[in-house]
Amino acid sequence: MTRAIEPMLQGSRPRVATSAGAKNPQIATTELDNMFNLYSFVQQFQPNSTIVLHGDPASMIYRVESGTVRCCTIGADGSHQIFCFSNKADFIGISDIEQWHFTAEAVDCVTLRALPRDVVERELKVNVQLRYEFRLKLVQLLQRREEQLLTMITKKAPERLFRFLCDFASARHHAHGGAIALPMCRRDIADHLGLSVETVSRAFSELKRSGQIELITCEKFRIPTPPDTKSLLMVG
Amino acid sequence: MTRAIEPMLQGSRPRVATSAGAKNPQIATTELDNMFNLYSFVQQFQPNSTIVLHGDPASMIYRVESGTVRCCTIGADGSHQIFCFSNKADFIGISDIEQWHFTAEAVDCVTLRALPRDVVERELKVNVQLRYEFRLKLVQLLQRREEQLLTMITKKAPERLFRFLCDFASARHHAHGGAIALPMCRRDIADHLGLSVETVSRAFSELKRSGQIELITCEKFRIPTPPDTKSLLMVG
DNA sequence: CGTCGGTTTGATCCCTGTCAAATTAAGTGG
DNA sequence: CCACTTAATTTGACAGGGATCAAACCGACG
Repeated sequence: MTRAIEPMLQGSRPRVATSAGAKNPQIATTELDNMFNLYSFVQQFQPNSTIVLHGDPASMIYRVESGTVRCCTIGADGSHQIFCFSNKADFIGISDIEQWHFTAEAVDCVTLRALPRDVVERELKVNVQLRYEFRLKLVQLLQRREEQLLTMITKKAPERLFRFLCDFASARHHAHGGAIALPMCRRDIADHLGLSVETVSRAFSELKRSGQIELITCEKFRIPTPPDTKSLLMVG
Repeated sequence: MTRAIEPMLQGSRPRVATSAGAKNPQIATTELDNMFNLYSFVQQFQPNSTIVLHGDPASMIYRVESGTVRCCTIGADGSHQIFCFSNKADFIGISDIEQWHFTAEAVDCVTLRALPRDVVERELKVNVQLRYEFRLKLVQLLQRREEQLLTMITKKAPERLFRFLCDFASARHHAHGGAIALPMCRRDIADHLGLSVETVSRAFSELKRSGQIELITCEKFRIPTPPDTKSLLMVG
């Protein structure tokens, strides 16, 4: 199959559509997205199934179509450290060469599109735009980790959780005010934020108590639109 | 000056020496090192002087020749978060495009070699090997941050410090047993490990007490060779 | 309706941050 | 060379946040 799509790539190399940048203008994901749209195949994963395993040959690059994936390393004692949750439109495998440097597991029912890595690698050799996208994504990934490092050190549990919830909401393209369902359990959130389950739960309670979030059920929350100066003026 | 060295690059593109891999065999830094050896110029920095400033145009790539550099972000309140200390042979600027995404400051007297970025960028367009080196370094940088994230969360102060000291020792190419001088102050170490100065100091005392390190002076330490099975057998 | 896993809440302990003081180191000027 | 100043490091006391252990609560499911 790799062989089948390779010659097609040579000719096409679309430089036209810069469509994806609607809500994230500075990121042009066109080339890689185009390759996925044209040459990838669909794969389904059940909740908690393993998608890629740390150390295995990284023969594919994935794009999340639906569902949520947790990317983590698993310690010798079985403890998880979740670096990120990947949602719709996120790529998995940008940061790996030859081998997977982490494990990816399905949080809920996950649909992925898979693109053979050697196809991407071959295209990288001839496509300047794709190379730039790759590099940009890698750099952004690094900067994200550095931000995480910073919040881990400086912020307390409730704020860490609040930021995570806001990030997750915006990753799901939810405006403030809409109810959002969390696909992952408290344990996953704890492993992502570097906390214990109990502390995560307490942080939820704290955020609820202080009115920063509303908890409809244990896995559905809402971030109430903060009353800004304008709406306050309109009320008064 | 950029203009002056550009045509030279076109012709040369040395692919010969794979010399640098003596103690780090899997990393071939040949291409980038060659560019530095051939086309960079030397710059000196006094202790605590700013080398690059977060947000400024990243017009250079640097290689540390001597001294130690701290790479950090500085919060609005003036707090530093030091992501890494760069020592001899380390590069600065691999992870940046257009702008610096961090601030770099000289810890002690620092000698750098500077290479104009546009020269590197131009060479990247035509040099496959250099591209691979860049990508590999970026990926390794990312993996290092993820390791840091993990130790920050799971390890307590004394072990964090111990790992840092071991890493620093090996970065300085010191075998176990030799005395090593720390160029940076306690404040810097604290900002790197996400601790307070006092806790760092206590961690030093703790490591000294437990015999994991020897403190000759406050800035000179030694990691005693742990008695392995062999030497134990020889004694007994 | 009972079981089981996930979530919440409670009680306690330990690590680390903070404030404060003591000690050491490094200059500086006489 | 010594007295004095000043910064850096170390140590002490205390309080707060989070981990841990334990129990209660809740929801899904057979």
